[in-house]
Amino acid sequence: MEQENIMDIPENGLLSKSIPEPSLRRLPKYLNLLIRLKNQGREIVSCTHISKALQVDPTLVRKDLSFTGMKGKPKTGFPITGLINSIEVFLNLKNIKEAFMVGAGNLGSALLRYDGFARYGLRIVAAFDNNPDKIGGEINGIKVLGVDKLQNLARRMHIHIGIITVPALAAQEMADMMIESGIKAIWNFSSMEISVPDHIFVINENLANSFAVLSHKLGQIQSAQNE
Amino acid sequence: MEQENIMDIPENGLLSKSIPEPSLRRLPKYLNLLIRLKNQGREIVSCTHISKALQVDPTLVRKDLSFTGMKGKPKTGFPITGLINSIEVFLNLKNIKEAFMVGAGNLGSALLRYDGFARYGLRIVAAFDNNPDKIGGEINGIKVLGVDKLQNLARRMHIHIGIITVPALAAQEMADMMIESGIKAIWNFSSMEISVPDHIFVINENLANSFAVLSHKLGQIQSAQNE
DNA sequence: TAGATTGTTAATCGATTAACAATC
DNA sequence: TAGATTGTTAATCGATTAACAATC
Repeated sequence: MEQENIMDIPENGLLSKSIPEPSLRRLPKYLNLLIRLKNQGREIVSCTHISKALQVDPTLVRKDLSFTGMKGKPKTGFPITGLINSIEVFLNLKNIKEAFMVGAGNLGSALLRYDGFARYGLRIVAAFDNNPDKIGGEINGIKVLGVDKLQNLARRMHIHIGIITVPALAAQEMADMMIESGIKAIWNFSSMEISVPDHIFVINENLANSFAVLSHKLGQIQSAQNE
Repeated sequence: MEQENIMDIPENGLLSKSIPEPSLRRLPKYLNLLIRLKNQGREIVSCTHISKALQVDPTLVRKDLSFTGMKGKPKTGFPITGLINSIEVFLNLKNIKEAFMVGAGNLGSALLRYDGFARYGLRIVAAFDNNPDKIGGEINGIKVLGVDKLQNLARRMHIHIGIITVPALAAQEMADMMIESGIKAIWNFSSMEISVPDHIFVINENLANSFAVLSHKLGQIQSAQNE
């Protein structure tokens, strides 16, 4: 029956080999470029073209794009509209994804006011804070509620994304609350790395840590110049 | 004379093998943990301990820490204060680094109001914007000036870091201006990847792209649950 | 001392790059 | 057709992990 390779013929998404992290991170960059090319009126693009524009090896571009399931035509390349569509589908950008944000301070309010995430299907439907001055208010049309309301509402509204912009000491507690209420993915902007069970996905977007990398590189550049 | 391996005996920082990017990115995480341990009154830490706390292989922790030049003692481990110091020195966090920010919108103002970066030596000394309502004002004690003032001031004040929070279409132009005025490292929060000469260091902190990764993972989780 | 820990060297793993046949 | 491009397979490169001697 030649069934020994059954793992190679996945029947569902879980068994299929998932995309490497670096490839996944490049896909939005391709998407940005493709949207610009489309706006310029272009209809076809080759991996060579993408490769030159983004400084990514052309073979790597081909491999990355193949994860989205899109096939190109030898000699011509890829149709831009089709490629945009398959990247958007692959990245799950075409579905509306409702999210709760906890923490309506500086960074939280800035993110609430930024409308660019809508393009990627993110809809922040409520914010939560402990500050009585903020509770009951609105930021960019989004209501700010007491943190005590979070769990009940998250369950009832089937919210799956949590965004954390609270101070470091509160971050883990907020994450735990969110997970208990059915949240499956957390975008954590606090300076505390949160720990979560295996089935929860977290991005720790620690801006200060990111700056530390820049700081080191700047130091390198400057000490090189003092030689 | 056995001089064939001269490249292995670097006389300055440029020739010495530089730290791999992944290691560099882990160092601030170690630093955060070490500061917490110090505040708890601990004085010594082993790589095993760090490894367990942060889920990083202990050998990798040792290799990462060795880049900072710190030596541990077999059986005991590393002195926490000394380790904090060498990471801070290695990451160039102990020097004050003055920066200019261009774009005083939502995200820009939020970053201006966040005081946590001071811990890492970042001092944003001025912000620049084209909006007449903002020019002349202050955010968190930081003056907002017209963009036309940027180049002259950056040169005179020897500013080396530029932070970009302007809309996508203006990002490249702002980067070019900054580089022309002697800025050496750019922290770019706009949604447009900027291109710069080799000797300039850039971090493209594209939050929407980061969200796209979360979006994809959430899609994976959800389709797995619908099996 | 015995045992925990460091630091180094070798093996493994995974991502990137190179080579090349297939295609239009 | 000839040539540009795709998509696959093999080779390379670099980071992580495993093994282990040295140390206190």
